[in-house]
Amino acid sequence: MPATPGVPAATVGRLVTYLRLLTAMEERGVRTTSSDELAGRSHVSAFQVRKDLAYFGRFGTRGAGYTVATLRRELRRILGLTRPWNVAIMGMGRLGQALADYPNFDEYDFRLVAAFDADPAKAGLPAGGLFVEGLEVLPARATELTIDLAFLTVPGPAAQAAADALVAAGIRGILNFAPAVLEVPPHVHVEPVDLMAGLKRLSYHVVARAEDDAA
Amino acid sequence: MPATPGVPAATVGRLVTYLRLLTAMEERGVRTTSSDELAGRSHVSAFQVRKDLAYFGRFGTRGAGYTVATLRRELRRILGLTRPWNVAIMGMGRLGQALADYPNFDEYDFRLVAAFDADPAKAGLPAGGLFVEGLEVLPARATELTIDLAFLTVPGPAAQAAADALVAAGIRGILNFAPAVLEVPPHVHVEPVDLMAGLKRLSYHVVARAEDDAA
DNA sequence: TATTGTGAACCGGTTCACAGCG
DNA sequence: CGCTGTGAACCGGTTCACAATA
Repeated sequence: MPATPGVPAATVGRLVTYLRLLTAMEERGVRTTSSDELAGRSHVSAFQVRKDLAYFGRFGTRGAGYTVATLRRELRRILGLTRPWNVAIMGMGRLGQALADYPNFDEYDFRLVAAFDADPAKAGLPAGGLFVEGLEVLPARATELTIDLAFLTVPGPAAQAAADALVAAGIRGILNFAPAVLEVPPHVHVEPVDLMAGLKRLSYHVVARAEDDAA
Repeated sequence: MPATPGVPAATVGRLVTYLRLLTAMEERGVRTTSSDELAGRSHVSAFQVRKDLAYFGRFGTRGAGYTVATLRRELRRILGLTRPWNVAIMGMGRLGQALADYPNFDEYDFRLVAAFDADPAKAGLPAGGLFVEGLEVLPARATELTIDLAFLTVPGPAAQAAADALVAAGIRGILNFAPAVLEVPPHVHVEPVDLMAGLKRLSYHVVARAEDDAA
């Protein structure tokens, strides 16, 4: 079993893209593909595709390319998507509610198993087939349900305290929607998904390109 | 006026973080700060902070640090956040609806000015103070309202066609929530914000760390 | 003295050329 | 012959040491 040391974070992001393409190909009944085709649809070079895959093994046939079903299965395994993941939502504001109702979690066995909010007034409210629970039951529920991951959807100023509670409860990965840089121990991974930050990066790039055009 | 050539994308992302910290400091009444303090709160090195800023000019005082208000103003200018941005939502499913109701757009003058959906049945429905409109009026409304940016919140298979329509209507930046790599002309910038992709990256990293711990 | 600003060294990820192999 | 797999070159971003200066 490869220990996969030193894989660039950018490679992991591209693997997710390749997997999406392979899934679409399989649905369309496509049997085989090539680094060239994956590259074209991902907007990267074929070198890059092959190098990304080479971090984890050899999955193709020289002269022939890749079998869609095989490569897809391997990428699922590499990305950890062959096992179920129990996910909780922390913070049931608008965004938390929207995520609770999001229909696509069951894709690859992500299971929404709990929803928490610090506000006692929200306890008991329905949320995507579940009921909102108070923070005080998080530790017990995390153990009972074996919660693996959490969506952090609390306001920025509350984010660090909420993250601390999740870490104390044994969560190992946080998808962070809050506008904050979280402090977590090394065994916990944080993946930022910051809407307003994305909007501000967009603002910069649009202005920069307009200036390029002018020049 | 600096043409700001060759600024790394990662730098732009960090500038957004610095700006957020400076805004919080200003609200707390803090007058001055240092590259060291910004670095600590952003989880980067002080070298990195100074290098990031150096792409755009010299904003500090040697021996004393940075004036919070001044640096904040400069970062807003650099990021293009001193002018208003007119934003439209394309795709009024659950996510589009949630975004329309999102309360924080007015921060830095992002103005939600229109909401579109390809489904005629959705036309006229309320959406965050607006009413959903059909795709056929997009070109006219884009000109009339001078729409700058768009949130793309349609299903993956519909994303490219929707992006094409936005580009044809003159939009210059797309915040892409759809699981798809978009094909756009060079004067249009796409910033991906892919929820499920973030979740899959998280899956990989959590598995990888568990293996590290085992080893 | 304290902290910024920056040219140079360093390093890691991307690119490449080509070897390996169906 | 075609396409994958990979060691080596390259390049861009990060790190660093130190010069500049309030």
